[in-house]
Amino acid sequence: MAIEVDDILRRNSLSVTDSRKKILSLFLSIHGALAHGDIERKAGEKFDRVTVYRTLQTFVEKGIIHTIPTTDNSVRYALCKDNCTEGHHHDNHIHFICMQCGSTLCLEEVLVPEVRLPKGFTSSEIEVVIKGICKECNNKKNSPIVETAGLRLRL
Amino acid sequence: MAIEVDDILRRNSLSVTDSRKKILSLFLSIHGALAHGDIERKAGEKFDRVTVYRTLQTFVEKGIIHTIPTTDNSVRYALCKDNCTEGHHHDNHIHFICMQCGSTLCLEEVLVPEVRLPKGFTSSEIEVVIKGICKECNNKKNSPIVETAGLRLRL
DNA sequence: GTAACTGCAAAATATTTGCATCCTT
DNA sequence: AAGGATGCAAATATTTTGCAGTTAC
Repeated sequence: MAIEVDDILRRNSLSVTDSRKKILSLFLSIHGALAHGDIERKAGEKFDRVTVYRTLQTFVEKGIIHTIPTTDNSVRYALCKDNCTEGHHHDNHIHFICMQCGSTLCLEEVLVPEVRLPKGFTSSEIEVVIKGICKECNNKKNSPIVETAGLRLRL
Repeated sequence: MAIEVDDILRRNSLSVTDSRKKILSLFLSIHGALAHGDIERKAGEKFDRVTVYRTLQTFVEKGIIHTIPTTDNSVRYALCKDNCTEGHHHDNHIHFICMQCGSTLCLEEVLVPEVRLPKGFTSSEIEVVIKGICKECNNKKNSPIVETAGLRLRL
C-alpha cells in the first residue's frame, strides 16, 4: 500500500511527504468517507489542523478525493475513482449515509439516475445522497443476540 | 402576506414575534434558498446573529423550512411545502444550484428519481442536488446584447 | 539549491451558551 | 402574570493567513 500511496501522489505531481502519505493511506484503508475532524482524530498521531485543511484542499483540487455534501455543516471527503481528472470530477455514483453507524459510503455500483430538468435548465453535475441503514447495520439487527460472559451481543 | 406569515407561525404553535415574521417573510418572498449569512445581510434591518441561528433552528424543527446540503460548509434553507410535519420532513423534490447566479432553487415539479440500492441497504431519505445553469441565466445568455447609454446589457 | 510543504502563532469567522430583559399570550 | 423569545456578552469552535523553518526533489 505504501507504494500505491506514493504512486498516487506522484501521478498527481505532488511531492511525497509524510502527512500526505498518512492521510491518503487513511482514505485507502477506510471504505467510506472522512470528515476533517475524523482525520485529526483517527490518525494515530496528531496532525496539525492546518496541514489537514491544506492537504484535503490539495487532494480535492487534484481530483484525488471528492466532497460529499451533508446537511450539518460538515463536508466529508472520499477517494475518487481513477477517471477523475484535475478540475473536473466525474461523480457518477451515489452516496449513502448510515443513520445507525454514521458512516458515509460511496456506492460505486449504483449509478446516479437520469433527472429530467425543466425547460431552460442545464446541468453539469448531480449529487445524490441517501440516508438510511447500511447493509452491516441491517445484518446486525437481524442476527440473533447471543449472551456471553454477561454481555448481550449481536454477531 | 403578513397574514400568511402569522398563520404559519400560529399553526406551528410558535409565538408571533418580530424576528420570526421578518425572517419567514423573507423566505416567502424569495423563490429559492437562503443561507444563514444571506439572512443577516438581506434583511433590511440587522438581526442579531444569535436570533437568526435560533430562528432557523426552530423553523427546521417545526418543519417550516428544510435544509439543503452543499459542498462548501454552508447549509442553506428553503421553505417546505405543506405536507411537512414536525420531526419528519417529506422531501420529494430536487434542488438546483445555479453556478452563474449562485441561487439555490427547489424544483418542486421534479420528483426525485427511484434509486435501486444494493441488497441489504434500506433508505429513509434521499437528497438530490444538481448544479448547472438556471433558466434565467440561460435566457440571458441567449438574448441579444443591446447597447444603451454606453452600457452593454443583456435583456 | 530551490521550490514546495509543514507547523506554529495569530487573525478572522462561525457557532453556542448564559443570562438579564422584553414581548406574547 | 408566566413562559417564551430576544439581544448582549462571552465562551467555543472552525477556518484562513503569514511566516520561518524543514523537507523533497
